[in-house]
Amino acid sequence: MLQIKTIHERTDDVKNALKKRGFSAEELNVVDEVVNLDNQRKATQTKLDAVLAQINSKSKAIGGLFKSGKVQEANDMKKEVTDLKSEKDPLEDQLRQITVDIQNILFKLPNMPHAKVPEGLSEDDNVVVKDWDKPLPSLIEGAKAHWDLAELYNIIDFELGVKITGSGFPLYRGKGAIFQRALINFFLDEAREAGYEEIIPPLLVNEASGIGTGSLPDKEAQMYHMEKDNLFLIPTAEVPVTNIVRNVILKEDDFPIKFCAYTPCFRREAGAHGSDVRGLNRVHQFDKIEIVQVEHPDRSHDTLDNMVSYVEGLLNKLELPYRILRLCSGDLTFASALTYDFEVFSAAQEKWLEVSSVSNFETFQTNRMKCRYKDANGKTQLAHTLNGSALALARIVAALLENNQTENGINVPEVLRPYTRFDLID
RNA sequence: GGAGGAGUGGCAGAGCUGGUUUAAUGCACCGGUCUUGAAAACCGGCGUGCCUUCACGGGCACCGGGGGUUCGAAUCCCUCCUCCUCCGCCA
Repeated sequence: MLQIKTIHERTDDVKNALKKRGFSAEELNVVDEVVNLDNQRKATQTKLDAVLAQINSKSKAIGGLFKSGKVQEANDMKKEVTDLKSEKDPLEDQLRQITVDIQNILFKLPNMPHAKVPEGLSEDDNVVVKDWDKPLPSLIEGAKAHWDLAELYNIIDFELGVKITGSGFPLYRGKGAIFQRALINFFLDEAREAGYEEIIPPLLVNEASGIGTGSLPDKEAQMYHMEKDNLFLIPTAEVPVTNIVRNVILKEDDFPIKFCAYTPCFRREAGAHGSDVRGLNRVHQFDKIEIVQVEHPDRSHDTLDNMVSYVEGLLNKLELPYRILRLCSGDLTFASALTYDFEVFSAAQEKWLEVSSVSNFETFQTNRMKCRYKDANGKTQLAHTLNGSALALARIVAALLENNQTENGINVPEVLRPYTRFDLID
């Protein structure tokens, strides 16, 4: 959430940022609207505070009058306060309404893109900042896509998933299940070595947590909602893990805070039917290891670069061909200021699959969740949050299965063998 | 799920028969005096957000969340949440 102060002080910057996001001239009017509302809020509060101050002092005086037995004077003053209350109530209602109106607008404004974010409308305008410069893997004759390999080796059963739950809920079995577990442990061990504290968070979160990361309101469509308990199944570990610092005031030397977490992720993917949904390409439940950092604003962009390098290291160890994209303004997610996407080449499908997204949210999330720190002058400032997938399993599995297939079976990457305790899926 | 008790500033802990409490006091923390230095002692500071002021400062709100009663609520009422104790059920 953008700070109202920022909108006041840098109105033109905010407008330009939103324009970059694709806001039309007409849509940009909300910026002036919210500034106006905030001015109204200030004026209303000034009036209200003055009335309240009178009520407070008179009420206190009434107490003194009663004590000294001046009942008549006390009763007279009571009437005065009653009159003041008729001024107070409408002002209170007004202030409440204005506050809600401001909040509703702020909730709908996306983050301001960082200067590095390229202008663009869709994913076609994303910039490849690091391309794969080695040859792409050449596959055996009659190479299969992962959904066919899954069936051939009986490692992932999509139909059983459909039977038990519905489409998009794959069932892993045998070496397929073990392979998943190996990847999870590998990623967690790597993260630990990189200094991330491992977290096992709740998989259901409340409304406040959803709002904190920007998953709520309005984006309920992406989350499974337990209406009876008003809880949401997490779409990513980012939600519960980042909310660890909700309503926390940190010390400057607490930075950087580094968490990692493995969780299943649940996404409704409403309206995402059609292309690219076969097999593991797009599912409702998948496993992911997430890394999260809470950083000092001065260092967060260096940290973002470090996180990108970290993810790159993982892909190198798995020997997967990848490329890194800097998302353009049109493809940037709602809460992000700057995002790098990692894509892995799926040889049998002959397409690039998104397997990781590493973002700096700057103060967008911390403003929502009130995560602050005390600076050298003792002033409270908003911290920065970052996160990245390190990594998301389903598509990594798809790429590994396809790229490593041989006539005899599927080769397990070297780094995973200590975890799988087998070298070949056959 | 049932019954009872409780949620106060970083922590501990008063206040809770509604009105000089502007939330006492202690610990912790920060600054100062003293000291060669440190400890102790003493003095001062010590929450968050908002409004207002060039500034000094002034004002408002917050005692788990929300709502209500009242001239006035940490204190009374309603509701939700959380924790503790006991009972029941259960991996």
